[in-house]
Amino acid sequence: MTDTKVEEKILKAAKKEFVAKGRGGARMQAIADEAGVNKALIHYYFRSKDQLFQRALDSAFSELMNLFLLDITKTNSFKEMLMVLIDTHCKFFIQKGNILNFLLWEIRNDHDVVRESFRRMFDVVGSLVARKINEAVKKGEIRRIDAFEFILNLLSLDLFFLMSLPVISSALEFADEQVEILIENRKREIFRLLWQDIKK
Amino acid sequence: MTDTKVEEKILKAAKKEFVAKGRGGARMQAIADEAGVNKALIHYYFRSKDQLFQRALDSAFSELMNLFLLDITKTNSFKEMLMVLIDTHCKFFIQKGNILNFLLWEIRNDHDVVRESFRRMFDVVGSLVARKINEAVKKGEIRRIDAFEFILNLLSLDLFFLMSLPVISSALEFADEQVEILIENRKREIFRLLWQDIKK
DNA sequence: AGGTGTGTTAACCATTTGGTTAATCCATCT
DNA sequence: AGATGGATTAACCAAATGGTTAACACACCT
Repeated sequence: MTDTKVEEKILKAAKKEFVAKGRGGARMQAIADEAGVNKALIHYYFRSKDQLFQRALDSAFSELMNLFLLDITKTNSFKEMLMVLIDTHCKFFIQKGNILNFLLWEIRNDHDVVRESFRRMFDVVGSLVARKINEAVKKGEIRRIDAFEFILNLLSLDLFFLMSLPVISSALEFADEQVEILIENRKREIFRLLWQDIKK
Repeated sequence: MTDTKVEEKILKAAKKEFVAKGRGGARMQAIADEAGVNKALIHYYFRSKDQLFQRALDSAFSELMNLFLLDITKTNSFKEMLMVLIDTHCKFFIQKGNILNFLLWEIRNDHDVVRESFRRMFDVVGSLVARKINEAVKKGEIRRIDAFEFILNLLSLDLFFLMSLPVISSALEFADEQVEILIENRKREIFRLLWQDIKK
């Protein structure tokens, strides 16, 4: 861990700081401290805050992309795939904190930066799910549905909940165990809603 | 418009700047310029950036609250209410831009600030919708459902879509008219999904 | 007219912050 | 051993930025 390449250590620290504080709120000094290096070293490797941010953004975006591209080809049925997807999304975002809030917040102004990546992700995920849908339709497992709307339904239900989870559990003053129950219930409800809609 | 109270003008400008740039990215000078007053005047009315931010946050939060508390008692059926809700949410967020992104982003760290307001909102909206649900169940219009999960389903589907709309339409390079079609389709799909789930 | 107090401004200040520089460390090569 | 060059650091710099101050404008009161 400690002998990882310095550049990586900095990038990791940067991601943490940027996700926590945002582009404007992040401090180069804080990143240096977190990485355990001198501030000048950051500029040695990444020239400027802007470029470091760009790299951090790209990296965060890649993580998200990998999540959505996770190997769902292994699953045997559409039903199983749906369950796995919901479960994976939850696990990922509970662990990765508000990376999604961060992306949605920072991209909102100049989405130009990630437009291409985003588009490619949309294409890949879209066609992958579309294929899965077609297979399931042919097998008579589900009714014919629109891939785009389905993905949007799934992501909306999954991600919005996870994004607002900190706020919800804080407002309702839930203890940790209650939060876990909340999540489990929510996962079941999301699956139920989506599945009963498409199953044949 | 131009003869509105200076304090209001500043607050309005502040909200605009904060929502656009975030707490850290917002500049007092930019707020002053937008409001057409001297920077010192901001401090005269609001003491510090922190207090101004607090006021702006409160105000933004109130707007949101009013949206969710909008008079749905007028609607005659649960079905109609659902349609009105979806429609209103869309109209609001398309107009108000990324106020939701802003809130979800800024609150994420210290939700203490708005915890109480949030809780009250949850209570009020929750009980209001719960009553509506009970009525509709008694009338045999819908099946018995859990108010909390239902609200979460509705808000997830509505709000996540609207939050990511700029990114989506940018990534897919949609023209304005295509975006409108997208929204209309989405509204119909959200209503369909929710309604077919609960109607009796 | 003269005083009074709120509203408003230009100029200024202190601090923060991204970024630079020149020196130093240290592994590798000859 | 000494040269070479990348990696690392302390000290420093300039610009940006939140905040203050002291003067000024101006309505209102007597």
